[in-house]
Order: sequence, then C-alpha cells, then structure tokens
Amino acid sequence: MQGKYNPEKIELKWQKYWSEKNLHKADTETSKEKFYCLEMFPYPSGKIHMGHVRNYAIGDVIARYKKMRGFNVLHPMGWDAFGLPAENAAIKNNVHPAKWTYENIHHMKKQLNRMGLSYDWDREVTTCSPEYYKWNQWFFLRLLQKGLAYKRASYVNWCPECATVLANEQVIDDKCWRCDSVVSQKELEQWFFKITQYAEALLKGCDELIGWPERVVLMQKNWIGKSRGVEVDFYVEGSNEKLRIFTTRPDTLFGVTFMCLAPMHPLAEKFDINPDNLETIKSKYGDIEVKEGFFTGQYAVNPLNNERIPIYIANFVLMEYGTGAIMSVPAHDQRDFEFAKKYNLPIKVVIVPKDSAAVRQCGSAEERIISPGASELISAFEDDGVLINSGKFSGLECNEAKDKIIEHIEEFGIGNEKINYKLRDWGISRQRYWGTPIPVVYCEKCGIVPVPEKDLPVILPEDVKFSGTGGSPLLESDVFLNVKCFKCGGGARRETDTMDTFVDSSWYFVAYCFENEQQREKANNFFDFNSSLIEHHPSLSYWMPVDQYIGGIEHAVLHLLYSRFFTRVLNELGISKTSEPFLNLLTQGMVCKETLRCPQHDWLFPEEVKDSFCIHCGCAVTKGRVEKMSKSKKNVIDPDVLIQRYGADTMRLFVLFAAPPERDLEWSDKGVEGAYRFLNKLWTIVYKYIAAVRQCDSATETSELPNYHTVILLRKTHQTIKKVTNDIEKEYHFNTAIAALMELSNEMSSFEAKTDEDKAVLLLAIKKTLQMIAPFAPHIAEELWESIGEKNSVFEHDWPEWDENLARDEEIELVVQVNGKLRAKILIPAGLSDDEVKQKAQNDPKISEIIGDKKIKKIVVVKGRLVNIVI
RNA sequence: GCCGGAGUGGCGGAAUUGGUAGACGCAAGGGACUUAAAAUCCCUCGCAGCUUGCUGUGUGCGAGUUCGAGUCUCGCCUCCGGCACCA
Repeated sequence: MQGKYNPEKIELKWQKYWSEKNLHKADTETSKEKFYCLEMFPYPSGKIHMGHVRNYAIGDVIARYKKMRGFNVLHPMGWDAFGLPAENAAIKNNVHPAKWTYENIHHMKKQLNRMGLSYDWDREVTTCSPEYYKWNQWFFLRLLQKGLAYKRASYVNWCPECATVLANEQVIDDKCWRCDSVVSQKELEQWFFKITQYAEALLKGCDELIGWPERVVLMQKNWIGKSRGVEVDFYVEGSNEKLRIFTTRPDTLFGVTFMCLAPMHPLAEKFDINPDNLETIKSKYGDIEVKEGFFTGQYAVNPLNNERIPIYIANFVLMEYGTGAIMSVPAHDQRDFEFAKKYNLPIKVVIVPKDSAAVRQCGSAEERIISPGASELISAFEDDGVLINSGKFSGLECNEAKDKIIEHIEEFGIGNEKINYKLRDWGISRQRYWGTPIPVVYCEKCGIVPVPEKDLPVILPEDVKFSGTGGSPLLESDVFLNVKCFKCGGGARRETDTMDTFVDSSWYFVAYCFENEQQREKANNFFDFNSSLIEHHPSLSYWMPVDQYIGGIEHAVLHLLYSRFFTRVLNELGISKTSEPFLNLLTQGMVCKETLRCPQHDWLFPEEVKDSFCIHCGCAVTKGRVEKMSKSKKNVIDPDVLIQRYGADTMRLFVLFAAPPERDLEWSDKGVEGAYRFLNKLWTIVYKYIAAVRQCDSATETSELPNYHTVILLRKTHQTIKKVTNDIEKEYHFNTAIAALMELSNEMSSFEAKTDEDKAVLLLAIKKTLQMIAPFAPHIAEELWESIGEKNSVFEHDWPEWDENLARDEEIELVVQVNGKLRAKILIPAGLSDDEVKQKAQNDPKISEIIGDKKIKKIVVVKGRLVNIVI
C-alpha cells in the first residue's frame, strides 16, 4: 500500500489483524519466562481521558517490548465498576446503575482497542458482576473466620438529609456535597478489616519494595507511622483510678506539669465536672484551629517524682491514638507550651542543650521551675540534650535517659515499653447500593450470622429505586432484606451495607491470573467452595507477583496499601505464594495543560478566546497556570478528537515523547504535530527507498563497506539499538529512546543509497527502526514492516541485537582542556594509549601556543573523552 | 510544622561514575521549491562583546572540595507533592 500515510486505515487494519490472530493472548502452557504487566484498571466513568491514555500507552510499550524480548506476557485489562457515580447517574437520569456501567464499559473498551493496546481480553474482569464480587464476599467470610473482619461503633460523617454516611472527600466545608446540609459526626456500627494487625508486617515489607519509587515507599511508611515509646500509669489523687498515657519522650517525664484527656476518655465521665464544659470541648474535637481545654478539678501523681499534676480535658487529644490521654511537658513540646501559656500553667525545664555554656545558663532554670510565667522561654526546646531536674537521671543524654527511664518504669511496674502505629483499621461499610453486599444476616436469636459459602453470591436486588434520599436503596427491597437465619431458620434481616470499592481493587490482579470467568470458577482449587484443602493454584503461582505495575501517584497509599494487605492475607490463607503483590511500580505523572481565565466567565475553553479576549464579554483573558486536565477547568483534550485527526500512533508517540513517564506532562498541540511529522517522515523514508530496497536479496551485516556514509549509517544503527534498548530496559526512559530513533531517521533521510551495499545497509537501518518503533507506534510499524516485504507480525520477531564492534566509533573527538577550560577539539583514532593521546593533545598548534613556555604540572586523561593539561 | 521531590535556552526536555552543558522535539528568524498557499527541504538559533571567528559568560542564590561541578559537600531562596493536633 503506497501513497500517503493514512493512520485510520492502517490502524483499523492492524487492530483487526491482531485480534483475529489472537496475538495478545497470554500462553497458558509454556516454558517461557513470564512477565506480568499491569496498569491500574479504570473506573468506567463514560469515556477515557488523557490520564488513561498516558497510563495505558506506557503499559503497552512495556508489554509489547517484553513480548519482543521473548517473555510470555500477561497484559490484562478490566473495570473497577462499582462506585458512587453510577448511583448518581441512576438518581439523575433514572437509569439502573448496571445499565449505565455496562454501557460505559462497552464504549470505553472500544476506545481502548482503538488505541491499539495489546490486551488479552479473555481475562477481562468486571468488579460489578456477581461472578467477580462473590469472591469479595468469600474473602470477607474468610476474614471474618480469622477474626480479621469485625463490627464496631465508630464516628462517621453523617448527612441527616440524605440519611447516609459520607466519605471524608464528600464533605465540603462541613457540608454535604449533594444537598448542602451540615454534616455531623455520628456514631455508627461499621464493618472493619483489621489491617492494623499487619502494621509491622507491612512496614517490614517496605524494605522488599526495591522496585518501587522511594517516595511511595516512604509515604507507605509514614502512613503506617510507627513510633516507639512507653505507656505510663499516673495515679489519680484520691481514687483507685490509674491514668495511663503514651509518650515517645520518657526522658521528659520529670517535666510534666499537667495532663490532658480526650473529651471521650472514659475517666471524664467519672470526674465531677460541668457537663456543659465537656460538651463545648467535645464540639471542638477535631477542630484544628483552636486548642481548648478546661481543668477537671482532679490531680494526678507523677509516678517518678510524686509531683501533683492538674488534669485537663482538651479538644486536641485524640481518643484513637495512644491511650486517649497525654502527659504535657510544655518546656519541650511546642503544642503543650502554647496550651500552658494560654492557661497560665507552669513550665518546667528538664532538658538543656549539650554544650556547657547553655547548661550553666539554664542552670538558673532550677530556681524558676514551676513558677508560672517566670520562664523566659519563647518556645519549647524540642531538641535532644542533657537532662536536668530529673532526679537520678539528671546529667544523662536524652537517648540514654530514654532507655534508663523505660527500664525504671518497667522495673517498678508503672508501665511498659510500647510501639504505636498511626495506621487505623480499614472501615469498609458503605450505605450504598452499587457495591458488594456484605454477606451476613442479623438474627434476633443468633445475632450476626455469616452467609454460608455455598449460598454465595449474595446478589444485589433489582427491585430498587434511586431517589437520592432516605439512605441505601437496599433498605427498601423486601426480597433482599427479609431472609431466614442460616443457623436457626428463624426470621432474619440481611446486612444492607455494601463494601468499599477499594475491596474490589485489592485483589483484581489475582483474578487476571485465571483465563476467563467460567474457567476461573471451575478450574481452580482455592476458589472451590467445597474444598477444605486450600492450595496454591498453578496459574497463580506462575503469574504472581505482578512484574510491572503502572498507575497514578494518587494511589500511593490507599490502593497500594490495601493490595499489600490483601496479598498478605491471601498468603496466610495459603492461596498466594507471594506476600508482596507488585515487584516493580511505575507512578506516572499527570497530564497537564494551560488554563485560560476570564474575569467574568472564569475558566474558558480555547474556542472561547479570540486574540486573547473573551468572545462573550470582550475581557482580556489571562493565561492561568498549567494544571492537571479537568473538565471544570476546561483544559481537557479529548483522545477521540486526537485519534480522529492524527491516529492512535501519533497520540501514543507524543505522550511518550513529551516527558519521562514519572514526570508531569504538559500538553502541547504543536508537539503532537511534531510526533505526526516524525511518523510521516518515517513513512516517506520507507517508500522513497522501497523500490531500490526491494531489489536487494537480503540485508547484509558486513562491516567491510567502502562508502564512508554507509559505515556511518551502519554504526548509527547499532548505536541506536544499544541506546534504545538501554533506555527502555534501565529506567523506562521512552522520551530519550524515541529521540534516538528520530536521530537515526534523520540520518536515514539524508542518506543516498547508490550501491547494493548502500541499499542493504539502509534496509537494515529501516528494519531495525521499525522493530524498535513498534512498541511505541505499533500500527505504522506493522504496516511498513509488511511493505518492505516481511511476513508475519513485527511482534513475532525478536527485538534487535546490536554488535558492540559495529557500534564503536573509529575516530573520537578528543576534547582538550587547559586548566579545565575547553581549548580545542581534535579528531584522533580510537584506542590510542594515554601517552599517545597526551602527545597528540600537546602537539595541537592551538594548545602548544597556549602552553607556550609555561610549565606543565599535570595531565589528566579521561579515556575516549578528554585531556586536561594543568599549567 | 514534619517528610519527600524539583529548579538547566523563548518552551517541553537531554547530559554514563564528577569529564564537550543544551541531544531530540516545539516555537522563532532566514532561504529554496510554488502563480500562490499548505506541505516538504536547507540554514541559523543560551546570553554578551567585537575583528563573524573567537573571547568572555552561563544549569535558582552564596560558599567549598577537585585538574575539572548541572552532577559531590555546606548554608540559603523559590516552587510542587505527601502527611499533619500522632503525644
């Protein structure tokens, strides 16, 4: 097919070819080494956006490249199909969430295929299908059995108007995002997964994540938030009660001047305090702006020095962390310091900087201990130092003091060393319809009764209405709601909460390991309900873990942490051999574009601007910041439009070329045209020489070629293979790999093939270029590959190899520096000895002139690069 | 506040282990082809100076190490991201 480059025509042709030949299917039985390449599956919101395009283009390059390198590649795709938008669409458009979701999936699947992505669709998963979510339920039951799923009361965001729980993200300025009612905190019974039991394992596992970006690992570590400290009992004066606190600074125990309880602390109930005061503080609980508290009238006794310490109740003390009570050391904690100043509480210095002058200076602090307001401190001293005023521990350095004091505390039975984590259990209950029903029933006699495995899946009922008010639609389905107890056969009510959609995505990578949903059901052991013998399934142990995972940084904590948690549980259940799901992680940057703003009309589409004035009001339009593409900011580019105009190959190429994968990418319409030009150029090169090239029998790889330019092209070809291979292999630097291919193309387009040998070398260069461009722009590669007379798909050929000898330059450009400054460049043959190089450098007329009769102190030679003469 | 990351031409971005700063692309300017335009091709392109070839200078700022620093060390500045009452 000659003529003009017509992307649409060839792209559809090759997409059909791939699908008919089943080219993207993962082998089930093979001796080949496996490579599991996975991109985060999308939420079927309606249509794909540029973020998807980037994510999936990156994944596709890796999958196709690995296939060409001879791996058995698993490259699946599916749908994160449960979730709120479907329910909102149901309310708004009176369409069932399932219909809305499946229509979106249908459309988006077409879009993905139009991009030419190499998915094995036989392994597609859709999380809203009962075949999929019954496994959510199965996992839930296993977790319940192991005590890893439990129900307890907790505080949640509650919208009284919608009668539902809201996620933190859905509360905007303390109001419901949907109805604008003021959101309150409500105590509600919720299901939890006990992820905290795995805090230490997940933290330790972080060290295994060597293929992850450091910052993601760090974010995981911070999220888990381990800290070592000690729990200490303070006596409550005049009662048998003990007040237990947690601190990471036992070295400051002698500096405690007051204590604070969380307003929900059980002791608060026992104290004789004004209930109004308590209510006020409770209402300010969680308010970051103010730190408030009040004196309970009660005193505690410091177990180390028997000092009498007032007990306060304060809004900033969290019930969820530590023991819900703190000791306050205003001299060495800034927040305590501010609180002490506000309520005029004593400040006692117990740690001073290590250097002696400061010790002496602060020595005078001895006199003003516990004298409120006397302290000259303007802020807390939080650094490490030396202890003073601390009984037998005075004079010790902080770290040593910590150990000694912990020892002392344990010896006298006042408390114990304690490790705390910030990680909380994972609340999975959602009062929504479009999610996995939690498989339990409530029986008046038997209480919580799990649905037996053989009765799974608990299917979402169809007879529901979506009004948008009055809570979960499941509450209105009698068929769903009223069941017989699985234990006693009596009347029971089904759980109407559904699971957080993060449950669905915590194990979907496991589901892909099985060939299709039918087979998944019958061909495995662990999914077999009747089998008490749970074994590692061969498919699973073959494919897991995922070799390369690719997705947005926004999932750095939640999804990735949940998946790690699930994989550990699966491992303990004997299902998965691996304890970490993702070997290598690539977090791609956002796709951004310039925004346009009009003072009157806010964000504008580019079409709404003419000569930098708003077409509606004539106001001068200012260029906003470059921001992540979003509908609301009117700076989105629709992939469909782009494909229509330039084709999928151009879109893919641009997105891969404009920035390295992990960095943010700034959209440039002109840049897209550049990518399109490059593909056209490639097309022209091939067709310009195709007639001549066809006459050659085969490409020869001999290096004994007479023509200088031919040698250069051959060398460039081998250098490019080396460069592109290394760029892909090393850090997935696709932008520089593509740049190298552009360089080679530039070389080819200025090359004139006269002799047969010239033609042979050119054909070789063309072939290798097509093979190397194939993972990036697969359609044009296939088309041109066919055009030069190759049989079979380009993807069925091995990735090109380079010859180190042919890639080596015969001559090198030697840089000559004098005193570190560039003074000359000379061409010398490669492989000279250091002495010869030194000689040549000094013999250069310019250099010898500069040196003149000055004395040479030293000559530094960097092989193959430069000479530096120091005079 | 704490923890990360990043600052390189008009722009996106390149630069092995410390070794020619600015690959590749975009934009811009000039030229060729054309009746004309588009497309394509060729040339120029960090800044400053003049003798147009060179000299000086240049990777956020200031020091330092080194024969040599975009890269390493120390001290600042700015931007971005994450966490944030975590005791």
